[in-house]
Amino acid sequence: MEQTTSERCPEASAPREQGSSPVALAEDTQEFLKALGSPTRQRIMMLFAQGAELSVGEVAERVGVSQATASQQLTLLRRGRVVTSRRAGKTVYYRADRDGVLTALTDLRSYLLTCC
Amino acid sequence: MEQTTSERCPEASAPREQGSSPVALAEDTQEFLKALGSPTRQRIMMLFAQGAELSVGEVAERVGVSQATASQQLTLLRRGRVVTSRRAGKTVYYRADRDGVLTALTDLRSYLLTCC
DNA sequence: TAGTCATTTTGTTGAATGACAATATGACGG
DNA sequence: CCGTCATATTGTCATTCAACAAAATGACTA
Repeated sequence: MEQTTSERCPEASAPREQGSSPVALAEDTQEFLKALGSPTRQRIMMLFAQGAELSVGEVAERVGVSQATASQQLTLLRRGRVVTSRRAGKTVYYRADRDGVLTALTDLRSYLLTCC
Repeated sequence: MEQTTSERCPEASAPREQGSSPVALAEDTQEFLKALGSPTRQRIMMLFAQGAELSVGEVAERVGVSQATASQQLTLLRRGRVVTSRRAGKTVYYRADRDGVLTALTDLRSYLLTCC
């Protein structure tokens, strides 16, 4: 005897077909999610609201971490295409990466919508 | 002398104003990002494409982890409102959480768009 | 009630991460 | 060149995380 009490959904037992809908998130999008998955990096991102542009030192000071830590976390955010950097003399300015974020959001959205 | 070679953006030196635009992500959205920030959990989410509904054991088998691990990771995904669970007899079925995901996406989007 | 099945919880271990201090790199000004 | 300033890199330590096996919970059946 099998499955007497519980009914499964029609589509239940898995997606065998995997040609049309996204079977995986883009590599970049995975990095994007990892980048934003950390509380500290989320806090850093808050600083970049409204297009603000900040140096590494400013980020370190406002978030309350060492300069080295800020530099590292900003590198991770840049790897996830959440921020971009620009060098001006000795200092490096970071800001939100409009294109990277939009691309990731679009990919994420298109994937998640096929789930639901 | 100060800042001879490098020009800052007008909005640069920080967002002093913080009344209108989101100054932080919703708690739930932070959990959402953390939930999707792990490669293993991303792989798990792939299983739920097209509204598929899977038991813990099935997830464990398909992703190739122990049943206990699957249960734990699914708990984290549920905490991030990425999936919901439903009990049917002894087995627990998981599926993508349409509302949770849409809510998180909307919040994330609205925040990120004020950045850029 | 006893037994079984699926899931959850609990310890435990190795790997990854986050933070710091210290050092190295790179870009200016003298 | 040499010193200085801002950032990046390296090494180290504490914490967190992912994964497993084993034990506990909960639900159904005989």
